[in-house]
Amino acid sequence: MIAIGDVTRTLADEAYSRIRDAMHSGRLQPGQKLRFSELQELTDTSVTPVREALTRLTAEGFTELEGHRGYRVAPVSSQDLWDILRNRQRLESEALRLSIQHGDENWEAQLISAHHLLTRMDRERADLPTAADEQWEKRHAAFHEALIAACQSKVLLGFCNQLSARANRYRRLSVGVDDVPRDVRSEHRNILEATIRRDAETATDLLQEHFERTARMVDELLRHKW
Amino acid sequence: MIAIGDVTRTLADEAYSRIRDAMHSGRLQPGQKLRFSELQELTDTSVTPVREALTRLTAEGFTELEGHRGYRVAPVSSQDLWDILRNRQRLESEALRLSIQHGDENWEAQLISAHHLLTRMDRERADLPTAADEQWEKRHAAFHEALIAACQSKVLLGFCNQLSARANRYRRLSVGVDDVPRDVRSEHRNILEATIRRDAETATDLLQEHFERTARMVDELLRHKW
DNA sequence: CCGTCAAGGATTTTCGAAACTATTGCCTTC
DNA sequence: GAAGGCAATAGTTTCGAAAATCCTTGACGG
Repeated sequence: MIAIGDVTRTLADEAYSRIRDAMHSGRLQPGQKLRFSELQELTDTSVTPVREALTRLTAEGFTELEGHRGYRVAPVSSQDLWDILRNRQRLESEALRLSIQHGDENWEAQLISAHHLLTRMDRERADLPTAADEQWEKRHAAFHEALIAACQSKVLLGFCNQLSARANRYRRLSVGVDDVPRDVRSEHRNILEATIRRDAETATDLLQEHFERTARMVDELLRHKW
Repeated sequence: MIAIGDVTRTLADEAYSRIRDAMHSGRLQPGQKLRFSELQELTDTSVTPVREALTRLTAEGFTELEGHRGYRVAPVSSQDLWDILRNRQRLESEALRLSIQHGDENWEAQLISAHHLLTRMDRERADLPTAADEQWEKRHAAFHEALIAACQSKVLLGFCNQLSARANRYRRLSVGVDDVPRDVRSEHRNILEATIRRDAETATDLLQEHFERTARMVDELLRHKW
């Protein structure tokens, strides 16, 4: 049987993705109470898949649970944002350092490829509808994943994934608020170049700065909105 | 529904604890396939609580899931052990450093208290039945938690908790194999003393060494048994 | 003899209703 | 008018069985 890439998704997986997307897109607001009846409608499933999705989301910090009192979307706060950011800086820096140390040419090639795809979208991004933005998000995530992909630590990768997901949620809450027009493109390019020439010090510094700028931008909005 | 104090535990919580304990105690072996029928019997509940428990356990790395093919206890390996260990060293060292930096007298007091309770059990431990060992495990965990309790980072604490749980699983698989009779008591005392006198460098070094020795011991067994 | 395919059994996944808990609003009592 | 208890309601949690999926077995054809 040739079953490569033929992954069977359960309804629970589907529900998980949909609820997660609804939170990222703002359809479900931070702090909002989540009723099973609504989520069943949103995900077009029954109570069991919704419950499994919420259990997973809670374990990852996207929702909160109070026994017998139901779930709610995890609230946002400046404090939480910076807590996530600092740890992300710590862990992804370490992961990048390890990647630079262990990565082979194959890794380099993958990384350059991911970066190329990202730059291709950067050009068009500004005036495209949100549907294309979705695509940019994917490629952006892929690039950051590719940076640390060679770190050789499953555990570390898992933590980094979780943190970037939570950080991305914050970032997407502040879409459209570009007070400080950054040159994100060159930030990405500089990180890439330092990484390729195996300059771990510079690369990790740039990465941390990259994260910090985003966080400052999001924090700005957060203080106005909440 | 089981009510303890004013905290209401759901059957799913109960199932989670029971399955987790069964894995730690060796009742459920690494790699073993988990059938819902067995777990329903073990936890004395129905399919829904078992499913929720497994979802949580999977998110925490204790079990694994293959869509439509069921769950199994996460296998153990030397590689996984060291992956967990290295990250635990990284994260708990950082957390301890932050704790030493931010902790007040109240934290110190709590820490000393937790250590005292631990030493009280150390004396008797050797010749006590496994029931009392359970108590020692609790106090041991409490001491390590108290060390980093003042680190001011919810995210970091969460990661540390997860890693120590996974590390403890490994350690408990090798109970009874004390080839290298360590003086764990003095290791704990030295860590405590360095921490109290706010000597972060020494404290983190000792902590890392403490973890590493345990890992070496476990690894020894692992290579013989699996 | 080897590989492919289908049927049957075993197991997971999903559903809808029942059981249970928390909250709300009303009524009584002080 | 306020406080406390009681009933009704809204919501979560749990159950047991139906549906869907995977795995095994054995027959068939090349």
